[in-house]
Amino acid sequence: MQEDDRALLFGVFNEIAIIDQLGRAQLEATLPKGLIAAHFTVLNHLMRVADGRTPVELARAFQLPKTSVTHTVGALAKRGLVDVRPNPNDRRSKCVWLTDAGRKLRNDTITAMAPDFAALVAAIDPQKLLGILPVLRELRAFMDHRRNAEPPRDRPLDATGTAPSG
Amino acid sequence: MQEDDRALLFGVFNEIAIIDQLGRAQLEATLPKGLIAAHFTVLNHLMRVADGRTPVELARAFQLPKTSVTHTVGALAKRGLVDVRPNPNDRRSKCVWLTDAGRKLRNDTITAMAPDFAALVAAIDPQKLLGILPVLRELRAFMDHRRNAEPPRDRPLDATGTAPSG
DNA sequence: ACTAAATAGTACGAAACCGTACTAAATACA
DNA sequence: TGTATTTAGTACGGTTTCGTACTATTTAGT
Repeated sequence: MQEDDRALLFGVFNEIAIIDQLGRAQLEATLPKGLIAAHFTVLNHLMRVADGRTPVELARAFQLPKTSVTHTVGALAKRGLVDVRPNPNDRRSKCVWLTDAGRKLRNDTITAMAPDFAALVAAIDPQKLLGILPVLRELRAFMDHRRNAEPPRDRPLDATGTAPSG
Repeated sequence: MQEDDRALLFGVFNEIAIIDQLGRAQLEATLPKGLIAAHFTVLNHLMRVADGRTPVELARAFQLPKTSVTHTVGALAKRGLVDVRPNPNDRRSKCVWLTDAGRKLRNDTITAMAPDFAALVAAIDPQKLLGILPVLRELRAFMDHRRNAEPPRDRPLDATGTAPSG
């Protein structure tokens, strides 16, 4: 483990943090007032993957505490962008379904961002982006896996600290 | 602008968002209780770049609203990790200086993360990371530049919406 | 079947984050 | 020099985020 590697990793994480920041800002600039990236992320996931996910599934997908997801889903429900219904297979649980309004909002947002995307693709060769994607996936997979295979340290997947035990 | 490109961009931003999430979680797991990534980021920046930055310079560096930085710096000051002193060149302004405790905390944190870093470098060829870094920089630079060159939309650099005017 | 452990979700409170509105100081420019 | 604009920072309030603690249900182990 060289000093160089350390600088490299800091560099990578630093760029990633700022890109995330800028991407979120840009997304939120196109969302209707009152909605933020967290809300869109849920709508988008429900559409890309599938309707009817449970809040815990969402929390796992985004690596967020389930209390945060509850809050976000609640906000979406209050705006009529999703429906939260009981899970027929598990009476503890619920399922989150998109409404027509939710689907429309997601699609409209993507449409509205098209020029941004086009500008980006015009400025940066998509081949380059395509090239980094596998490395990003590998990096994500490693960190994700390591998180689940780690020692005692508190782990925020389940906020109660119950998770590690088994 | 192809459908494929859209999926590609979504993929890239999605991975970036989750890597950021996981990286933050890992960093916070090694920080002393009560300190979060935002705090460390400031300490690290002051040490990597230079002491004596003003809050606004920090806000620009991290692409965050200045009110957020005020809050973060205030917390660091209360813990004695930085000193906030008047800016001799500008009586509106202040400068943020590291204390010995602040420097020590930053260094200790990096030391504590060394095994994590080593594991990452062992699992993922550093050459790959080195390879994506320029693309990440390019992506960041593009988004950053575009943000500053953009139309009317509210821009969260200065939260007052004063910024665009000139 | 019965008990213990794990899991899904919520309530609650604290901290972070950020937009608006303000004050004070510096800068632009006429 | 004098006035208008820009800039640095703060006060304040609302929302997000998240850790802790709790209830209800399911799953595992005997």
